[in-house]
Amino acid sequence: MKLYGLVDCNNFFVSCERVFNPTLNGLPVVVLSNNDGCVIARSNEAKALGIPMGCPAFQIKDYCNPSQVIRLSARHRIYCDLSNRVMKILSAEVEHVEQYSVDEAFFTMPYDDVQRNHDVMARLVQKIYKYVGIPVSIGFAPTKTLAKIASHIAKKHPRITDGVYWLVRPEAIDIILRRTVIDDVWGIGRRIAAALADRGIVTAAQFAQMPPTLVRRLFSVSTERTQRELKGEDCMSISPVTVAHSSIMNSRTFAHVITSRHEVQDAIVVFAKMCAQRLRKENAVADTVTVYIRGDRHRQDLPFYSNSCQIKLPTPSSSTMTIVHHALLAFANIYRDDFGYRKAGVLLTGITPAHSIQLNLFDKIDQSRQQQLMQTIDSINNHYGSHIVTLAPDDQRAQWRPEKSHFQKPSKTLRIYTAMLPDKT
DNA sequence: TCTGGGGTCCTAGGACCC
DNA sequence: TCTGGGGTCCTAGGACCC
Repeated sequence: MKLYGLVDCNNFFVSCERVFNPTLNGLPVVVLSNNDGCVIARSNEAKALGIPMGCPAFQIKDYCNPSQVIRLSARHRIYCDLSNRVMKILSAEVEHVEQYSVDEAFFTMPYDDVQRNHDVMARLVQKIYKYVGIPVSIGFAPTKTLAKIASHIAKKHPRITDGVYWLVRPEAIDIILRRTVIDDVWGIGRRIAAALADRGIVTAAQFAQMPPTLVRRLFSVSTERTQRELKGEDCMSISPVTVAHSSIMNSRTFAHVITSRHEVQDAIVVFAKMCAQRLRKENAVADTVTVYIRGDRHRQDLPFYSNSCQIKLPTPSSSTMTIVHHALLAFANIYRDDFGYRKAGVLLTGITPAHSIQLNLFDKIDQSRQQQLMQTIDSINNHYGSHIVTLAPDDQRAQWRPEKSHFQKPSKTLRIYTAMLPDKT
């Protein structure tokens, strides 16, 4: 029998901050999203105070004395780098690793000699902590959905489990499912949980016993798959090869409501540029650009407007000039002067590998020139810093840029560390 | 006063074709 | 003169994830 393993970094963003600032250990710490808007990571101590995930920062006071809680602005570049280090160690130790998110990865393992494997995995947990400083939990089970539950148990009881929990025997699975509330099952969100609760289904075990056809009819094939996985039927395989993205998005909530057309337009240009840059990094092209703008949905005193516009490119492209040009056309289609804007974004879809596109002769000449220009700009920016060469004004202090007031003063360790990051050298 | 960003997958419904 | 249905493709929107 094959088992799925899931490695999950505990309270990942907070753990990353603690790597550089050990004085945060043992304290209630939260990491905040863009504009210091929402809580996106919590230390165990912050969880114990009752602060929920996704809680708006200004509501922290509803749960505890806010002065007890250390608030930090997110530093995603650093989290991404530490994530890579964790994944590298994992990949060296196990086979068929599939990174699922910045802080999680699935892998497979043959089901034999559990005691020996347990020791190997417990040593892996220690190794990751020793070399990267990030505490992780590992769960094993016959399906990915059950492995998720197993890793939660490992995380909850690190002392008893050494950070590794095996959810394999049918009797054990049975007991655990009876103790697992339906909301905690991977793939069951708020809406489905509420619909299930209306029918008196509140535990994973009760959900597993529902007729599959009913689950399918009420929800979707995905939910039925989740149910089958809970019953031990493997419905989601591992895809170790990194699958190309099917969309690339860049969007921001602005620090304030913006009423200037130029300001919003500048933001669109920056988002389009960043999208194009990522596209080239992934050696891909896109055939559709979507732009969306929207007002502030929380302000009752302002008229609300939200719209999007999708434009198909004449030929798939990754050129900043082409993508920015079409993003601006889309923007002009939907922008209205009589509203204020709080959020905007650019989305690229129809993504294919760059080598797969068919061009006519004139496109070929034009594209190859643009490609050379883009390659030159990318290589200069990679070498000297990301804003050395830009194709349009890129005001780093523009009004729309998010505010972050909880940045910690970089410690000496952090300064040395950031200096070591590849694109700063 | 202050409420994130970046993804994936599925479904329903419309357009179009034969 | 009257009358269909099945297949495919695309898109918008909803649900989920971290």
